[in-house]
Amino acid sequence: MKVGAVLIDNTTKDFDKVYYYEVPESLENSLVTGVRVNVPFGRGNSIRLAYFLDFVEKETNKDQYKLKQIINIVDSDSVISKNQIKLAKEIKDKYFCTYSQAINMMIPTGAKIKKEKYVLIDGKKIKLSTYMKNHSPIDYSLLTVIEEEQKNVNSRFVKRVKLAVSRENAAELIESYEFNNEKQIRLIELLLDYDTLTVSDLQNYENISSSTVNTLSKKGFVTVFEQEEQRKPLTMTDLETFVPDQLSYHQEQAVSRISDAFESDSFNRFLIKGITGSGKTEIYLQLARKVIEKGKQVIILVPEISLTPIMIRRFMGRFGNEVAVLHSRLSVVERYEEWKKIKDKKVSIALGARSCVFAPFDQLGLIIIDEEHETSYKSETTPKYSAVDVANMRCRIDKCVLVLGSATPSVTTYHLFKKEDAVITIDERVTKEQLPQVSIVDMKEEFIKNNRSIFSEKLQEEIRKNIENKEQTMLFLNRRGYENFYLCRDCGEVIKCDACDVSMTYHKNRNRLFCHYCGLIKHIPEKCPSCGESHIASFGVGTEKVEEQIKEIFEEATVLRMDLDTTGYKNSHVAILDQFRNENVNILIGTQMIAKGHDFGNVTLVGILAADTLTKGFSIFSEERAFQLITQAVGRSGRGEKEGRAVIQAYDVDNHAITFGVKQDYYDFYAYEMAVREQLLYPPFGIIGKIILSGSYEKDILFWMTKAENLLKEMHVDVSYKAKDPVSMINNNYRYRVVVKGYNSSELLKKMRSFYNYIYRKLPKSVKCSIDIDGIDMI
DNA sequence: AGCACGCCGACT
DNA sequence: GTCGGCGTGCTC
Repeated sequence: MKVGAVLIDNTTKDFDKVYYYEVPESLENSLVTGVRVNVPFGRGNSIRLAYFLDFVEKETNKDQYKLKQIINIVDSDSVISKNQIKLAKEIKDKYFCTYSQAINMMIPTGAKIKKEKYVLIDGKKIKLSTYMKNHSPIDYSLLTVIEEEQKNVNSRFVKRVKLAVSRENAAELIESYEFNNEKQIRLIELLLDYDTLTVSDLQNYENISSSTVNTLSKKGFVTVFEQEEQRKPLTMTDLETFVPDQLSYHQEQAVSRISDAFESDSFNRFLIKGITGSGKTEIYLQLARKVIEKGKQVIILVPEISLTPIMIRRFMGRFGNEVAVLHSRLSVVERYEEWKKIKDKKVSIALGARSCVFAPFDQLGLIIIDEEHETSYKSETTPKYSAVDVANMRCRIDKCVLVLGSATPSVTTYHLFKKEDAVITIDERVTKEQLPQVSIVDMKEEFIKNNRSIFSEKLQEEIRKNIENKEQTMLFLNRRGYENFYLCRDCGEVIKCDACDVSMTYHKNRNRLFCHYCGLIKHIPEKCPSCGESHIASFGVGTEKVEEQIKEIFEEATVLRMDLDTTGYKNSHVAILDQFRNENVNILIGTQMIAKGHDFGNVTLVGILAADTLTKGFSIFSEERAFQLITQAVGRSGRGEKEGRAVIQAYDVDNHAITFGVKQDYYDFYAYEMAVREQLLYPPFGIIGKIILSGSYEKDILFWMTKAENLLKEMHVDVSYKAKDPVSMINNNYRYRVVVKGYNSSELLKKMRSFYNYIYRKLPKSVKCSIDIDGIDMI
């Protein structure tokens, strides 16, 4: 019998390697790389799903094992290609995950249909698992295994929750009832706001598990029901023209240089460093067209789809039903359908966020990553991959072209591409627009002038001008809520979350304190929990307070606010933005999410409040991000006919991210940042790795921190930093980090792998270890 | 994750 | 002697 190599699905690290099985002759002809099979595994011969890799020569298995046999084949066609398996291997090696975790990124949940396996004995169906328990050595070749879908995973039904009591009762309930579970209160509050929510949204966005929902359902306060998922077809009504724009000279140059690289059918990469308004999108569109004409396919990544409607509109407008769109709000079924369209070559373009980099095209010609510097390309969950990095791996494997685009490329990327002479610079806007006039206000001086308001005199004056001229203003503050500190004036105690090491934020519209990490909600204490005095006051500024004060100062103005609290689940980003645009609302206040990629012709003033909150982050990349955000936010101003202005308010006005941001000077910022990083051996001069130990017993973690540190030192790894995480507790889990660095990325990775392999086996259940390779590194 | 093996104490 | 507690190690 022939022998085949497989990877077991859903394994822990221990079995994350190639296993060999005999292939019964009956299956031989239908086995191809990438189909899933069932195999008996372990002492109990439990049936496990596995990915078939390839046939191997028998000699490779002359060893002691007597091989077991593959039971049956699950798929009629392969679910992953050879190149995808190669990619999975690279991801596993770099991001410290298992094969199956990497492979599962490439297959949508909809394709992972749970099936129950039966054997036919005398025409009767017996569950395979039961049969195997009673007949220990089994000759699988004599069995007929059939599969039946267990549940209707393919159904379009989703679980939703709604209130089971009247709104008045619910409101009373959270005020008066001896409710002490904050999650339950939060759920009721959310339902008061949104009427109905899906159970999975609650889990994903609010950390409210289905058990909370069930508890409230048992108590009779909420009802869980199933509802058919509504299709949300993209309306083709306001799509842009199908006609390609006339290219500017610089655009033309970019397109022709990159498309030359298509001819070689080999790995090539480019960075388009183009300021906002330089027409990068049109370049992408024309490149995509050329690739499709060659019979190949294109992937386009955008930071977040709900925030980049322009890109979808233009691609759908130009290519229509050639495009599959993958975004985070798709249901399981919709995601599966899009995946299937790509797999079956019904489309040639896949447009989507981070995970779209795994779109299963097998003749890939081009991957485009717009706004390549965006942090949303980095995954927060295992595998903690960077989509930019994965795209790079993939283009190398698939021998195709990678195009990154950004007005403010990450310092590492810019350095890397410059070294390769692969940067295409476009520093002119396509239209006649001028870059906005930017001024900076030192808030220390405002304080001396006895201006205690959030807004400087300058900003107030400019806003007033805009209201008079019927032009629009965007105010940007990187902090939601009303006030972000609740503090006792007698003893200085700050009210913190019970489960996390962060101060709680006061939300005025709910009159509660919120933890922005775990979602815990508290009532406002009347007395200080520490000293018992009642002189508690709140400090700090959030978007909610900005909105309130703006309404006070400019009574006549129309104001909208856009942040996590106002967008929530209703996909209301688009609604708020449309309202801002169409009704010519005077002022839009918001967090990060208003700074990105929107194009409002009538916005002529952008105000950045508290720019200091951007620069004082936890990361070595804080300043880089601050610069990018300031540049981006400022770029929202003056996109139309009229000239734009921007006002930046800060205390630390000498910070280089702010001073270069004001000048809109990428190159000076880059030079400065590079000098700093060279000193500190930060990327691109070195590679940084972050090891996080977390768990609920602090002592255990401290013990293992020391062990880890010693081990790393024995391995001659440069431990640059060892401390509590900036947020040292989240959800009652203590978090400590060890930061390591090295000159040579492959060497450091190798050491980190053996460190992980060693410590993984020894760690007690109470301590979790996660490794994060930070900084995009594509060497 | 399971499951079996094996070494030790408690109990008929 | 025998039953079963769980610590350890293996899974093609």
